[in-house]
Amino acid sequence: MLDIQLLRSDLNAVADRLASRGYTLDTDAFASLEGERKALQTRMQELQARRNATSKQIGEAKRKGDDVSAIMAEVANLGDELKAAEIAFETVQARLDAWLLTIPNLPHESVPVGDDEGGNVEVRRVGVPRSFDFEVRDHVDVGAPLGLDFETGAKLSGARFTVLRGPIAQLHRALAQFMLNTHTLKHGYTEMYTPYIVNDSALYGTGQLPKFAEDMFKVTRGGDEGTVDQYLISTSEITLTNTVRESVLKAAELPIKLTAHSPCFRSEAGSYGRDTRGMIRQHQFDKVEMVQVVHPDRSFEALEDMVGHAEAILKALELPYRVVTLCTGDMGFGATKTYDLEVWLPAQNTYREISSCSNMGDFQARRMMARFKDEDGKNRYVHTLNGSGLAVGRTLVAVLENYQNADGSVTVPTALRPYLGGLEVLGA
RNA sequence: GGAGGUGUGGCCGAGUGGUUUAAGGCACUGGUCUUGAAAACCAGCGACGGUUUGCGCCGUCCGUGAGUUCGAAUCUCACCACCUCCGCCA
Repeated sequence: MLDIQLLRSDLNAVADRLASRGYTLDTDAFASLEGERKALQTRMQELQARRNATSKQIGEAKRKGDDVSAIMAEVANLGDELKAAEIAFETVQARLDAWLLTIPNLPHESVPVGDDEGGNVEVRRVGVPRSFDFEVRDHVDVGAPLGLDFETGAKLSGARFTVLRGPIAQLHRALAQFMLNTHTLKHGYTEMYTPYIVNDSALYGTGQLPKFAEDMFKVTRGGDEGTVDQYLISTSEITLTNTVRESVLKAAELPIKLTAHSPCFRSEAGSYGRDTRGMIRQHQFDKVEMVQVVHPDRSFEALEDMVGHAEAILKALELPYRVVTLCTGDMGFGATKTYDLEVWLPAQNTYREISSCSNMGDFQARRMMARFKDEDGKNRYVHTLNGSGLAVGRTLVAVLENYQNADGSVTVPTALRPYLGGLEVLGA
C-alpha cells in the first residue's frame, strides 16, 4: 500500500512512477474521492464533537438535579444526523481504502524501465553450461525411471500434480534439507514451521489480496463455512512476513531473518497452455523461503545479501545460472526492486527462473501495520524482503537435467551426498 | 463435541450508564539530590486518523463487529482468541 500522504502531496509524480511499470493511476478519481472524504470527515467529526459536548452538559445538569429537557430537545435530531454523516464518511473511506489496496508499489530508481521481460537486465552469469556428448533428455525422461510419476499425480489430484517415488523423492527431500541447513547455519536465518492455511487478513498484508484471489486455493471447513475466508498459502512468504503484523518491534530486534520449507499452492489460473510438460509449473510445489524484516535504511543492502544467499545454493550445487534485474514492467505487485535467479536447463537450452528476491520496501509493512521504534522513539514502518532459496521442485528439475549421464543415471551433486547416506549416483 | 471462565495501555490491575479527560502500581525517559550509583522525591510517558507553517485543536480506539442510549470500558447480540475440566483424537 502506498502512503496516502504521498498521493495527496505529489499525485502526478506518483502517477509518473507507476506509469513506468505499466499501471495507469486514475488521478481524477483520486482527487474527487479524496475531496469527498475530507468534507465528509470534517462534518462527521464536528457532529461528534457536538454530541460529546452536549452529553457532558446533560450529565452535569442531571447531577445537579437541573431540568434537562431543553438540552435533550436540542439534540433530538443529532443522533440521526450523526449516523447519516458517519455512514457517508465510512462509505467513501472504504472506497478509498479498497482502491489503495489495488495500487502496486513504486519501483526503485535503480530499476531499469521496460514494458515486459524483454526489458530485464542481466547482471551476471555464474558457471558454464556443461557440454553433453550424448543427446540431452529433459527432466521428464530422465526422472521417469527414477520415480518421477505424473500419471499417478494426475490420478490422485488432476493435472499439475506429481508423485515422487523412491530415490527421486529422497533427492527432493535432500535438496530442501540442504537449503535449510545452509540458510540457518551459514546465513543466520531462523528456521520456522508455519501454517499452510491462512486467514484472508494475512493475504491482504502481503498483497495477494484483494487483486490476486484467482491465483489462490480457497478452503472451507467440512460441515460449516467459517466466518473468515481461508486460503492455502501460495508461498511461505505469507506466513513468515505476517509474523510481524500489527507489532511494534524494538530497533535492536532488527534485522529479523526467517526461513521455512513449505509446500506452496497456486491455482495457475491463466497459464493453462504454459509449461504443461514436466514439473516446472505445478499446483503444489515445495519451496524454501527467506524473509527479512529490516530497518528502512538498510533494505537495499539486505536485498543484495539475500540474492547472495540464494546464489550460494546454486553455487554449492554447481548449477550454472544467471542473475537478472527485473525491469519496471516485469516486477511483481509489491516490489520496489527484484532480482531473479535463472538456472540453466540444458533440455530447454535456456535459463529458467528458480528464485526471485524482492525488496518490498514499506509496502507490506503499511498493509500489516508492522513498525519499529526508531532511535528517536518514533514508530516507523519496517521494510520487508522475501526471496526463494530456492524453489525445490525446479531445483530438482535442474539437477536431473544438468547431472544426467548417458546411461540414464544421475550423478548426485557433492553437496547433497551427506543427506543421502553418501550416495553418489541415482539409477545406474 | 460438552460444561464453565477470561479478554482494559509495554506489563500488572481498578473501573457495572454521566467531571473516566481510563485510578493505582511496575517498567521506561528526563530532572533534583549524590564524588558516582542506588534509594527517595518531582515531572513526563499509548496508538491511529483529521486539521494546522507551528504551538495546538478535534475525532476514534478498553478482543472484533453490530445494537440500545442524549451519553457505553460498563447494558444486549454475534463472532474471535485464550484458560480450566470432561469426551474424542495423530
